[in-house]
Amino acid sequence: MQTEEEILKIKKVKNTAVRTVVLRHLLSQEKAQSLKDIENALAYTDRSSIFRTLKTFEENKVIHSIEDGSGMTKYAVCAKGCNCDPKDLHYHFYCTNCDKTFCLFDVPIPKIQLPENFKLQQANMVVKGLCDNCNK
Amino acid sequence: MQTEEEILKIKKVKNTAVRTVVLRHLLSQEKAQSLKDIENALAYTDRSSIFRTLKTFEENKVIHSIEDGSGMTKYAVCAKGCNCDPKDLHYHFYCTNCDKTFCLFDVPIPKIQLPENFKLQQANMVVKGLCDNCNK
DNA sequence: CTTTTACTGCAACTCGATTGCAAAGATTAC
DNA sequence: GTAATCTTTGCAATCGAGTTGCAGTAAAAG
Ligand SMILES: [Mn+2]
Ligand SMILES: [Mn+2]
Ligand SMILES: [Zn+2]
Ligand SMILES: [Zn+2]
Repeated sequence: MQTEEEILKIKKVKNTAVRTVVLRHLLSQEKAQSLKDIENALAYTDRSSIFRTLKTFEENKVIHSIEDGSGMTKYAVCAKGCNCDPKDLHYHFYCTNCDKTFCLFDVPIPKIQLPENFKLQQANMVVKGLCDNCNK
Repeated sequence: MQTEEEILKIKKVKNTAVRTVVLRHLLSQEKAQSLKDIENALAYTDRSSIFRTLKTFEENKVIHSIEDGSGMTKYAVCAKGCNCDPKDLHYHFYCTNCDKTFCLFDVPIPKIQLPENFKLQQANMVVKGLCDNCNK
């Protein structure tokens, strides 16, 4: 696992106090985090600073965002080597019972055969159901 | 193509003036519509009435909703025979140039192999890129 | 016809997201 | 070094999609 400093250096994002704690928090969580999740976890950091940090991270492919239908955008750290292009696509799983959203890096995504002349750029693939913990 | 009245009858949703015009509008559009799209198209129908109509339609599987990441939930009429369960899953395509979102009923969705003990209930699969019209 | 239930329109409100602005901090120019 | 410049941060205000309470109207039941 890389440290926050290493990741920011690789992605050419200047390191600051806020950026470090936001990235550290994201790295420490197994489930994708909303702005509010982060705000609650980092009690003394302003929401708009976190918000702008997340935008910066997303632009520079430090993290990616997930629209899981809960009404709050979630964020997760990109896998090592991820460039956020179609080859890095993966499913996200949203548990309808415990509200956790996470990246399914290990489930292969089949090649999507788009109609003639369509161009694939990105995708937001959210699979919903019960996670192993809730399906008992 | 079925008429609004036929669809509502099959789905056991009582027909009203608002419901008819909302469903007629959805049927007339090739792209999925947001609440605002519908509000703009139906100048004399109140937003909250349209909103509640959409909720009723969704509960009764007349339509399904799509979170395409644009910030506004989009709605599209279900295909004939659709029960909105996993077997009726299909991709949605969001064109990043013209902002249209539509159902890709003809692109098969491969079986998703979830991790051990996960249960699939639903999914929101949005593929983003350029539509044939914009990819020139 | 009367009672009950469902639908509609309007206004108010919620809440996640976003922005303007000034202060603080970091970087570059001299 | 200091001054000028650019970037980041915190705070408050704002935006806008979504949602709700409520009273009036329409439809269904008795
Ligand atoms: Mn992910
Ligand atoms: Mn669809
Ligand atoms: Zn769960
Ligand atoms: Zn297009």
